[in-house]
Amino acid sequence: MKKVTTFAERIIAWYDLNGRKTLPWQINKTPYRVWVSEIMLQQTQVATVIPYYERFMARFPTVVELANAEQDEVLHLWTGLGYYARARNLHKAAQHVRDAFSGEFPTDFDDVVALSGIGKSTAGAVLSLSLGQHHPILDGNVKRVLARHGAIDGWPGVKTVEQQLWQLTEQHTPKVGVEKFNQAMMDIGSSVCTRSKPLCAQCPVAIDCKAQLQGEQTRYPGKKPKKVTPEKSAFMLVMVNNSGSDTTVQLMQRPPAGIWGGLWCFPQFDTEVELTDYLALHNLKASDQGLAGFRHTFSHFHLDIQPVLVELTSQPVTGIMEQNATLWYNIDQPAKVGLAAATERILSNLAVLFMTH
DNA sequence: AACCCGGGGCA
DNA sequence: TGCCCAGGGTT
Repeated sequence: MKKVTTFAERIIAWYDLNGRKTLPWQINKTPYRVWVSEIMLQQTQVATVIPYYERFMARFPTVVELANAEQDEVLHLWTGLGYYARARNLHKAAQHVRDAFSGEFPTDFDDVVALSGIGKSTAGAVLSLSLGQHHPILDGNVKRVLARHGAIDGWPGVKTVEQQLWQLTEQHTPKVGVEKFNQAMMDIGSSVCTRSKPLCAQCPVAIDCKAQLQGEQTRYPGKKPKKVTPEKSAFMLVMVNNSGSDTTVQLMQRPPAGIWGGLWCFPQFDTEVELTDYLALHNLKASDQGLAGFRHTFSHFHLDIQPVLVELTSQPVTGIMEQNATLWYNIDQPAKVGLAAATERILSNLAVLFMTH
């Protein structure tokens, strides 16, 4: 009598036939290269990550080169990816690797999980994918596969649900072939067991998937309870010095914590009154030229942004916003700093407005 | 417009 | 220890 194939055996067989094996971070696999990819992939899909990853690794081929870089340049290469705290954590962790581990990425799980921005799942992914160490992982894709296969009720944000999923991933993760298994689970989650229209015909574990047997695949994993997204508004002061041959604008660095932490943005005011008071105090006058307002949406609130243009005839010797670091950003020769998406959007509108021929 | 996300940080 | 937060892209 033949033995029943295990969950892991079917997953690994799928990987051998269908798994992705030539992504940039799957070639010349080192803990450092896998780590950077895992952090980027936490927030963004593979296709978007690839060009960011290539640029990042070309500039920072080793963890020490990353550690030695200016934070501004790290954020610059992260611009547009979002979740800038992750770039700051990556940079901080690289410095820790440089200083506490002589620049060699640690291979002990406890040392890895202690690094900023690395938790249980990411540590397991880095050490299993790059070194074949035996650790279970539980990212969003794996959660979806396991929640469906086991028909686990409830939103994974709930502690007990997450614990059940960890238990399942620990049970299924094989001693041998763990790197194939973990990679395959992520691949299946992103390409087969998709959020809205899963391709169960292609799934190696559909045969005993409880959600599929119920015909209720999309019921799992349970949804996050939703709440109304508040609306906020802001005015952004766009001071342009167009008097020389180049166009420069004043940007201000955000505080390290909170929204757009460490990124360079236009000076921001919560109300129009605050902005006009500020202009009056500094003897500035808003331009008649309007700039289009727009809505920038985060997961937890909407931000309606109204840029206000001020055209200067000369560049002040010192920055106007005293409490924060300021920068006269040259539109034609941009500095290598991190920019929020909203800042980039205003900058691209300005480039059209001040187009030179 | 809803949904997604691993981990940091604070109550 | 349990919540709230981050910031874009995809669907």
